[in-house]
Amino acid sequence: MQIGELAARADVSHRTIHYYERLGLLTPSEREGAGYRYYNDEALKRLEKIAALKRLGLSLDEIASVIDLYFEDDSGIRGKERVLVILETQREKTDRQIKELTQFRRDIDKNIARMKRLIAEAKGKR
Amino acid sequence: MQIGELAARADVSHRTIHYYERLGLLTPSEREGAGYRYYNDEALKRLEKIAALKRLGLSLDEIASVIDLYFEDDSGIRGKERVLVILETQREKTDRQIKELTQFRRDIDKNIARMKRLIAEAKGKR
DNA sequence: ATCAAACCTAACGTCAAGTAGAGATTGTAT
DNA sequence: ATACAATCTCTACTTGACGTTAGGTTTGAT
Repeated sequence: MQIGELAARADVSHRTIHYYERLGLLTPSEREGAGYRYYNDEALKRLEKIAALKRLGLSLDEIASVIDLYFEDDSGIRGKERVLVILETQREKTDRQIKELTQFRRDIDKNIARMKRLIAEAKGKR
Repeated sequence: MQIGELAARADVSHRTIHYYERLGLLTPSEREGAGYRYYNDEALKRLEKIAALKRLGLSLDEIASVIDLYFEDDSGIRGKERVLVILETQREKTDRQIKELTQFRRDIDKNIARMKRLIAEAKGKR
């Protein structure tokens, strides 16, 4: 498929795909003759994974440093120790984040309850 | 305390504090004579809360719309219904985020295990 | 053959969240 | 009194993550 279809399927703009390519996040499987980019289904999966990692708060740079883990076959993986360090750092960060989010979630609930109470009171007084 | 001390204690630059002030995120408790900003301990707590909310992925705009919940007394809360909507939206977003993070955490663990296995294998072969 | 749709590169624009610099004023230590 | 550190305002620059515009090929359908 070419860039337009990929963009539509991944729900990103083709400019975003160009941009990701410059950052080394995904490369077309082919650039034949005219220079058109051609992609296979893995590209789509990569884009979906990138979106997922973005939602988790990773920067595109951070994503670039781990994305290949999801797609490279074992034999092709370079610098495994380096990757391991990145992963363990990422795990700590994630744990902290989950903890904070859980607390935040509790705060929200508390505030929702408070708001509802206040609204009810205000209406009662009217 | 003045801006320098506050900045140091909250571990942000004084520029950032100026910037937050422009966004309405915190205001000095005083601007006497020369125009120097003076802050109390609540300002520090506000900055810490802002940092915490930022880590959760809220934008400064979003933070501005909820921060007062943490500091205003009940009587001062404006637009309670509006705030309630914001909070409920935020709760849904948070729930989604927690779910995704938990899955991500599992993926990381899986990848850590894989890396360790590969590293062990590589060392075994040597 | 032609013509619109899809593609290309390259350069400039934008928005959030700051950072940096200039030039002026104020506070404090000697 | 003078230096020098801290602060002030204001403007401009930076970075990340794209979007927009311009001008030029390529391809597919008629």
